[in-house]
Amino acid sequence: MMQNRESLQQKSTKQKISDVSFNLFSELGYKNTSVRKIAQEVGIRESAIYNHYKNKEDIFLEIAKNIFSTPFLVSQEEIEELSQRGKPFLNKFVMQYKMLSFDKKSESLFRILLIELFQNRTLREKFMSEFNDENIKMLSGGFFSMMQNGLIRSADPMMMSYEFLSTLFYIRLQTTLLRFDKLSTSALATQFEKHVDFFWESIKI
Amino acid sequence: MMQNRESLQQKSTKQKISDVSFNLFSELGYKNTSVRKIAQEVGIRESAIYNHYKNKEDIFLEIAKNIFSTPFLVSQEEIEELSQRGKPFLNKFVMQYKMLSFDKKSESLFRILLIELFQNRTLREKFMSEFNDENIKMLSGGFFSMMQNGLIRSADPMMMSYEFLSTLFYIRLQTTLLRFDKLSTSALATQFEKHVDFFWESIKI
DNA sequence: GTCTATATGAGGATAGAC
DNA sequence: GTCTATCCTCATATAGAC
Repeated sequence: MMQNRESLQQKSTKQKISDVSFNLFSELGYKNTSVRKIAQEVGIRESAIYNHYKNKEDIFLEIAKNIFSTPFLVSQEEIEELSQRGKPFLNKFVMQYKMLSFDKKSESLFRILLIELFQNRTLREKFMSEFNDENIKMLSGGFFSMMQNGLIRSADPMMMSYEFLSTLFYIRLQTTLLRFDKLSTSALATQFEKHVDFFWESIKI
Repeated sequence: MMQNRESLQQKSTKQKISDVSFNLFSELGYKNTSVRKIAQEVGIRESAIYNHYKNKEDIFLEIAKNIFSTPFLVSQEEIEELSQRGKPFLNKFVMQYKMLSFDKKSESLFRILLIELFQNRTLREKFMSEFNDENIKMLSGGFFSMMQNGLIRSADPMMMSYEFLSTLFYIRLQTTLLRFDKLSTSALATQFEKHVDFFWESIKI
């Protein structure tokens, strides 16, 4: 609401700093983004930055918080419902994943994650838990249910989820790399769908 | 001065610089590795570095060359032979991949690759071609042959290779992350083998 | 080949006037 | 809140003596 008022006229300086920093961090990384550059793009002096943020890291941390705020959730009921129909469960999951991969903001956050992955232990831990473990957990529920219902062959649901997820990650990584260089991703555009088809063919009974 | 006495077990200064830089780059990345740090660890002054390398980038480029010198090749004959037996082809490929993932030097090079991936366009291009395309090509040959021989179900060999490779990459990435923090990789240790089993189960006729 | 000394600049951050 | 002015540190790199 108060964002609304601001967007009508002007973003607050703090918001400008945040937005500009977000773009710079996602293109250059933390170390290569100087406070000078940020100030310059915002159109203020460096010292003015410090009226809004304690220091450079403060800006980064605020932005980094968004990396793992995954609006990527399927309710337990939905998992149950979809997995009883089999393939639609996979489709639903992958379509959400694909949306993230091509969403501009998510893409930039993903880039920040990758760029800073080896510079920041917290980022690594969260990557492991939220990008991997949580998705595995959610998928496992679906696969388990499908096995119970005799829709797919028997196997370790976690293992199956891992196999399913790893390819999604790889497609996303390649997509991100290509788009970073403004190259065409048309060769990858249908890869998500192909993955579902191939995988379903691999597990269905 | 005492070079004669020490030369038996002492590396040349240039080699020392290269080795030290290699370790620093793979832990901190290019930007966070200063010429000062390198000199300090080698045990000389910064200025002495420049007697051996034109500049910092020169050191990096020499090291980066090794990232894609994959000693990871199977001859055409071997592909033919192994793919006629089916699963052994996958096993062979994966065991080589696994070796790379756990080899100390390859691991460091892989880390340099990941850290610098978004800072260096050449690295991205080579990643796409040599990490992806070349492996896909090699795998495709094997899968195609297996299809011809009626060992596996029919599908696009490139697509199948992509599915197979993506999981390997993901395991390798996770392994690298865990080892960077000196965490246990035991949960991942058998993941490569499990992947072969799962995948073979998915495609065999 | 290595040292000391130094040039030159980038980068993060603060003090105090307005 | 923003500006000018300034500080300090770190970093890459070169010159010239030994």
